[in-house]
Amino acid sequence: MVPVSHSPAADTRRQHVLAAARRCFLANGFHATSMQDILREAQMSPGNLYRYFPGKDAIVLAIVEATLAEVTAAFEQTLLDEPPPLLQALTEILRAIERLDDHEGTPRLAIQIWGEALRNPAIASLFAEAITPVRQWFVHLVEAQRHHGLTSGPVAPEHLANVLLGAIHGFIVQRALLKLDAASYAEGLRGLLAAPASPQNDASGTS
Amino acid sequence: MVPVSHSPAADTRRQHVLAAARRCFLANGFHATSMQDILREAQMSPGNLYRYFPGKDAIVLAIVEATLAEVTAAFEQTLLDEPPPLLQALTEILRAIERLDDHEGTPRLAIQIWGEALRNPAIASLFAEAITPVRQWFVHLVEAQRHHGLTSGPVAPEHLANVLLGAIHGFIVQRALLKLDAASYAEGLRGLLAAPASPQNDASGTS
DNA sequence: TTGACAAGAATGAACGTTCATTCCATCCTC
DNA sequence: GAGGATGGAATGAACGTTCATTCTTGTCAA
Repeated sequence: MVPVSHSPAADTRRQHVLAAARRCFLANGFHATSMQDILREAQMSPGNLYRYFPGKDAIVLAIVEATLAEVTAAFEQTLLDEPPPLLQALTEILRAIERLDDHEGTPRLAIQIWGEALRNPAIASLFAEAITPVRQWFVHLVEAQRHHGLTSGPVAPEHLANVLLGAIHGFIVQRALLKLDAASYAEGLRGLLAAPASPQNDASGTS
Repeated sequence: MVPVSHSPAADTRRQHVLAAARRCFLANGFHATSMQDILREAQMSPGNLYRYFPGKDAIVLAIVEATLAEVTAAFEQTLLDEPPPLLQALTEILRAIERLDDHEGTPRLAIQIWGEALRNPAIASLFAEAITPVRQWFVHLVEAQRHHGLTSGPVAPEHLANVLLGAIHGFIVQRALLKLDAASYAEGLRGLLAAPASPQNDASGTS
């Protein structure tokens, strides 16, 4: 076996392979994609590709890591600064996911990762590690919102954060499989978060 | 090819195969499970199994149909009669999912189905068909809740229903991959549904 | 009760294909 | 002309599937 090269040019080459593999995985999933599919998509010979990756598993793992990082980045971008109002933050996340789904397909890849994590402990760990900071951001978001007026009563912010994160996961599923759009999902979230206890406050209406 | 038999004994035999296949798919996914895996699990010879199923695809399809039916049934059982209060209904669904996850593994199979639906139009159709009545039940649930005091303002029940369904999907993911329990998720839902209105909950943010 | 016979059930070796991977001759570039 | 980069044939294992054959069971005439 030829040891994997580490030059800067080799990195470019690796990225080329990963881009091709990503397209294949997106179209056919991890296991239904063959090396030959990737080779064809990357327009490479097998001997050449194996100079840059030790095997298929390494490619899958690299794609998983990159995808998780992409999704995390999408959250990070929205939540990094001073936390915005809860609904606004969620809406922006939904929009970011919709954009990713349309242009890069990342959320669909995420669904495949969930499935793979069920049988591959290494990927399950990666997923768990990737989601931990996101969860924490959601907790902060909820806590900040509490200061802005939302009081969730005796319910711990962690529990609320899990449900909100779950709602995002649910949007990924419904976006990918049922073509749901971010705007209507955000509308539903608005209804949930703004659910008035009494009908007196429709002064907080929308644009 | 030997035509598939239709006697009652054959049906028993088919169920035996499906039970074995289900265990394999649960452990390794659809594509990483080989026919030999299923044959070993079912303790059958290949020639014998092919008397009952025309091929692997047929087995996968049968498992998908059965799994979707199982999940739908779990919802149906909770929502069939007079709709209970929203939070109570959702809590019961979460509990049902947790039970299925512990004993049958159905929700984990559902995640695999999502991934497969991304690349197999036939399975995507099955999923869409299966979820349509569930969605409708959620709409009814929201509408009934409105009569019980929750008024979601100008937000259409359909949008709320999508988010609630999404929250359930999100629980399936977090249950399967992060061992989240139904009780704490229900607690989060309670906090969400009971949250009093806040003037900050206005989605006017832009990207 | 027995033996001949039919038919469904089950077997497992074998098939052609495709899989991931390796090996090596050849090409380019410095 | 040396050495990294590349192409492509070749490898053996594993894949889904098939098929000739054997086993099992039930029937019925003698």
